[in-house]
Amino acid sequence: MGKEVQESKALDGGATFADDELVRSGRDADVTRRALVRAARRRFATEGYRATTVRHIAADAGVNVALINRYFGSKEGLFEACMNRTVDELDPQTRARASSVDEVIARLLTHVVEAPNADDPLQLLLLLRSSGDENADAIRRRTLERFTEQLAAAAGWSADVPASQPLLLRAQMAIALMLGLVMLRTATEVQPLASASAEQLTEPLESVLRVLLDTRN
Amino acid sequence: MGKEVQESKALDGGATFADDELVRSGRDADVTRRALVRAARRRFATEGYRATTVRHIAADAGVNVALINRYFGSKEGLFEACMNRTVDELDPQTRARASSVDEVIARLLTHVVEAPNADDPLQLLLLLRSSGDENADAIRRRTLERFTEQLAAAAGWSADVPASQPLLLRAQMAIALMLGLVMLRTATEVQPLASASAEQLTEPLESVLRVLLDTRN
DNA sequence: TACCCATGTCAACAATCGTTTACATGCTCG
DNA sequence: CGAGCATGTAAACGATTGTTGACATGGGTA
Repeated sequence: MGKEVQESKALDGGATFADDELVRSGRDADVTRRALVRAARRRFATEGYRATTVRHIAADAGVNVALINRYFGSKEGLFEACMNRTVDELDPQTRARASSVDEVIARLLTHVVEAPNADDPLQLLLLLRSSGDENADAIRRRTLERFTEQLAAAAGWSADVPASQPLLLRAQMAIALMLGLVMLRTATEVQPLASASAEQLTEPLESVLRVLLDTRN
Repeated sequence: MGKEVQESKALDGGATFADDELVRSGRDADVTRRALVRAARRRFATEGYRATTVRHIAADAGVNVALINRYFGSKEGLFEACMNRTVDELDPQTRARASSVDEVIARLLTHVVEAPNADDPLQLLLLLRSSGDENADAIRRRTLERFTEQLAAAAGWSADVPASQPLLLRAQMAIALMLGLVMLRTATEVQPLASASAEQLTEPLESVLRVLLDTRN
């Protein structure tokens, strides 16, 4: 497939993405691919892998169904692409060394409840949605474990504590809390959690995360 | 030439839940119904609603597929039956008035990590699995909210504090933590959380739940 | 211009899903 | 015993799924 062409289209974004439609003016494979990935991520995250159909994804993206197989090989290929993009967007944020546990916690809360971008919490949900495919599931599992290690490392660094087994477990509990929270808020939409404001959630979450991740107590 | 417990044939390569006990000796509608519900709950909880097929459930239960529609009307009817049974088993435990917050926490941990019955954690997962049907989903949502209120009440009682909005949110965070935990342990099977022992998990979980639910601090 | 390949469209495929229908079998009771 | 209902079995149906191949079209290039 040709690849040298227009990479700089909407990647860096000043773009503030007005993207409801993401005007696919002409025929542009890259734009089509991105539109598909974005529509797919929303569907996969909110409805799960099996429940979302390729025809729905294509309709959301305003694209012909056959193009999914052309550009991603299969539905599972599209799912893998979605997860890889999630990893790419998640990794730099977690790799950046934090100066304190509070900063790590603040970053977590930013992703989960404060939601600068409406799709940010959904990215995390992808890590819970199984595709049933062993390959994609392995990626998913490994991503979660890497995420754990980075979170534990960030927490341990600030106290100069080696990432021990208990610390890994505590980091994974923090992730479990975040994932369960997003799940209940966006997928199940249980009240009053779903309609709670960020201010109502930050204070209790902060104290809980501090108990889990702060090794100084 | 009774078929006794017929093994689930290799419908897919994956692990199948052979229903070991509960031998359906003769033709007994009640036994059949129970076998179906139990097999269905395991499948629904671990693989989600859409991903589980009625043929898999029937094979697990050692029962003909058509009996699902005979006894439960439809796949969704079976799902509702599963959830109702979960509610019935969950309700008395949460209704029982606790003498202290620690007792409430101990009960939660019993359900989630100590697992006297291997299916206990899976029951909770059912509350996260959407069927896509609006009716079943409403039941699910309402069950979660009732569960929240009872948990908040149990926590508030011990300190004679009225169940306020923040307390409800904190109770729901505790539920989110539990659900995420079970999800990562049983469905995603992420390490080291999945193979962690109950002793490794109880101590951090206790302190976290105390921060969330104990109104005395 | 005329070609050519990337891109997109359309229709149909095979597989699988939930469900239904018709039939077989066993238990209960007159 | 044997009629009758409850229970279980087998096969097929229609709908939907992911996927594919043949065909249309646009835009850049020789």
